[in-house]
Amino acid sequence: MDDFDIRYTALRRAVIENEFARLNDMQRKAVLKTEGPLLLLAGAGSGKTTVLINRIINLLRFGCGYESELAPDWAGDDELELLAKLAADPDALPADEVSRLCAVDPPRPWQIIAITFTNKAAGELRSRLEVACGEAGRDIWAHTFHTACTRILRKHIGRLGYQSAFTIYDDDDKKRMITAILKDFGFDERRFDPKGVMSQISRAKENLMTPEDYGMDAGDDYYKKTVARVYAEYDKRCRAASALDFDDIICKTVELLQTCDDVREEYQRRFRYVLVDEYQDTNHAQYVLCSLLAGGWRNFCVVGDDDQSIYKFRGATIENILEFEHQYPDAQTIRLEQNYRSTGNILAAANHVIACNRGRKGKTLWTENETGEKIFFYQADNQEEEARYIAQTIHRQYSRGEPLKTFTILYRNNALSNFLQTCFIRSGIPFAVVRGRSFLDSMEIRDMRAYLEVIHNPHDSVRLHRIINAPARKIGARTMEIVAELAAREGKSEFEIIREADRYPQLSRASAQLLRFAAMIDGLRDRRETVPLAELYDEMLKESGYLAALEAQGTDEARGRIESIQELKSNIAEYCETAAAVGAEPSLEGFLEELSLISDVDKYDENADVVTMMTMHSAKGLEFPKVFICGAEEGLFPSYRSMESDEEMEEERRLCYVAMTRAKKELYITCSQRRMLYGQTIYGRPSRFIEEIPAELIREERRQEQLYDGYATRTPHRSASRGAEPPRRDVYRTYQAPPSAAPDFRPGMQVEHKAFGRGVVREVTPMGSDMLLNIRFERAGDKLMMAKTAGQFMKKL
DNA sequence: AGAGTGCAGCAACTT
DNA sequence: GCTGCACTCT
Repeated sequence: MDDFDIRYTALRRAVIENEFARLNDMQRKAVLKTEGPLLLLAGAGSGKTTVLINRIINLLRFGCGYESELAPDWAGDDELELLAKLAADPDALPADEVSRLCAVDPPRPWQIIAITFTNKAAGELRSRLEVACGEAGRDIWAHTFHTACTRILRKHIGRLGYQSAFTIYDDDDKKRMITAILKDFGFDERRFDPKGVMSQISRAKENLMTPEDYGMDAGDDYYKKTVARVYAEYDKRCRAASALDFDDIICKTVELLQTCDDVREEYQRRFRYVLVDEYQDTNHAQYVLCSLLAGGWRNFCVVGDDDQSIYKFRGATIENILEFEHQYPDAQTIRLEQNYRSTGNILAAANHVIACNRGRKGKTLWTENETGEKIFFYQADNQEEEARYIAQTIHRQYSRGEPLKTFTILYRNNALSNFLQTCFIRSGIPFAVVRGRSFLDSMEIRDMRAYLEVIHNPHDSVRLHRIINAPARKIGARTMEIVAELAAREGKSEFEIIREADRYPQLSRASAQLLRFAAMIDGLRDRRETVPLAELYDEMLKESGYLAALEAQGTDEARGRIESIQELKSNIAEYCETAAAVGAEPSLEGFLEELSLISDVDKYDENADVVTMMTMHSAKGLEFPKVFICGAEEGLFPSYRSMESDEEMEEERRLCYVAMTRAKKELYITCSQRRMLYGQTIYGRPSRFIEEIPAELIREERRQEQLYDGYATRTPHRSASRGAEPPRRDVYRTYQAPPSAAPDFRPGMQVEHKAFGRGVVREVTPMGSDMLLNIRFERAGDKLMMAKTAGQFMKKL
């Protein structure tokens, strides 16, 4: 290394560091450390995504050479001079000139793979990369584990003996199949609960255990031996149906890469840089997968936070992150501990809570942000009052000009969103519930998907069973039993038997119906490549008789189902548009794949001005200005299921930490003494997590005595715990009802609501100084709401 | 054999 | 509150 090299590399480093001057020291270090294994311990709100994106930008612009000690061959004194100029003044030359001078062997975009857990995270990464890198951004593989693996499998699954037109089974499909197997084997359903068996099989797959492995492991344990048999049969039937479940998507990819040397080498050569987000949530199979993908170049960057590991129940092992340094002794570890998201108080409270956990890698977040408000805590008498407190707090701030999208309500489980929704509908505050996949899980949408799946892959017997008699076609359980027997005996799929039903005397009774069904599906199949997807869908609705059957019912419920079915068509249109936008051919297969891999969280729209409600799990990776954590009671949060083991309690605490650190400006925690859940009243103490927050960081809110929405509690409450204290001049005490902005509602009046759309006022009932309105909305159905509050979200037409 | 009806049991987090 | 299941009717 001569003097020129030393000067060149030093100047080059200075220039590149200048390019990332906006980052803090640790962030910059993480961006510039491109080669070799890197463990990035990134606390909540520490700018992790920014680092990931800048890391990729750095790779594409400047390549791997930051650590290089040698100047490239083409560099001469002219370049040195230019670099010196640049080092002194970063704006001296245009960006592409800077890249030209500093780039040392940059990767091609397709050599980079960034893996995330949720579609939302992947989508965000992709769109930010496209903004930053333009066209090149599109060629980077920024996907979820499942999408990336599906892409690999579509190409190579033939090597494992599957057809490439495979189908993805979700938990419901899986459960149906396992229930059927248990029944066929004659096992007592009480003893072998399908759900338990399911999770056993999942666990096995997550640990890359085949049915044989599981059987060996079972020893003399009758339960486990039985599960092993069911697992083997399940695997057999999935193969016959050409179906993969969620766990298979990962572990079949691992199997593929492990057994086919050429395929593994292809990807190992290809992926020069492998980045994995949320590494603390990976399970064993995902860990092996990552190791395989990164095994060629070993430029393996994992990002995670042991304190935010909340998917242990799904098989995630925090060990993956804790062991990273042992697995790669040459790994560098960088901690990002400065939080840019939350106020000092919120962060301090969260730090205190998480500090109660043992077995942490240990890090303490700090922030330069302002101290901010204390944590608001409110203990309600019952859940209606709790909901009302939340609604009123939001409404009060809304009347002062705060947009509704500022607020997000988080809860431990979806059941809690019910009473919140009731309250918000009543007060007319627009809201959106982000739920796992409520729309996609409704019966009619499942049926529609099943039709499309069978058109795509007729061997898919689980979906076939679902639709064969929906609508009723006089093909009952007995007939399908015979079909299944014949299929097993002849080594064919059930659909193939149905297609030739007239050849089997056992089926004579139903053969005409079966043949008609097969002809309908085959007819649609023939057109699936030629007819546009949306049209194919329409023809399917018509030819299957599904739509007609619903129309014939004529009930409100049926009308709602028809709406959902039509709604799915907008999903199809949307899919076709996005596919076209990236230059891909829209296909039935592609659409189905998208359906099976998406969830509602992906559709969370941060721009709509509504209050958002979601589970704490869904909130991971998101941030909101003002957050309510509700239902903070022992038994609910932490859940009673987690009380038995320390490990599970620690996971609950991490969940609490995740929830708290979502808040940027204000954090409210509420609980209720009484709660109706699953039809029973339960009494709960405030969550232990609240006690773990130092008292001086908490501001306890009073019970409200003045209510303005017509739903006043019968008796004014006096909080027993604070009886002796002098009454504080609290916002709630002085809070007056907002001036009545409500127009004078009358029955028959046409209105338009911000969230529910157009409707007609059907009934007006005076209640105190307010009015209860009964409005029939065109799309949203009948709603009850109070005029004063709802009026602000509604206008007369 | 299939369709319709009444009743019991159940209810987390996510891809 | 909803779903799956057993039972009865056609």
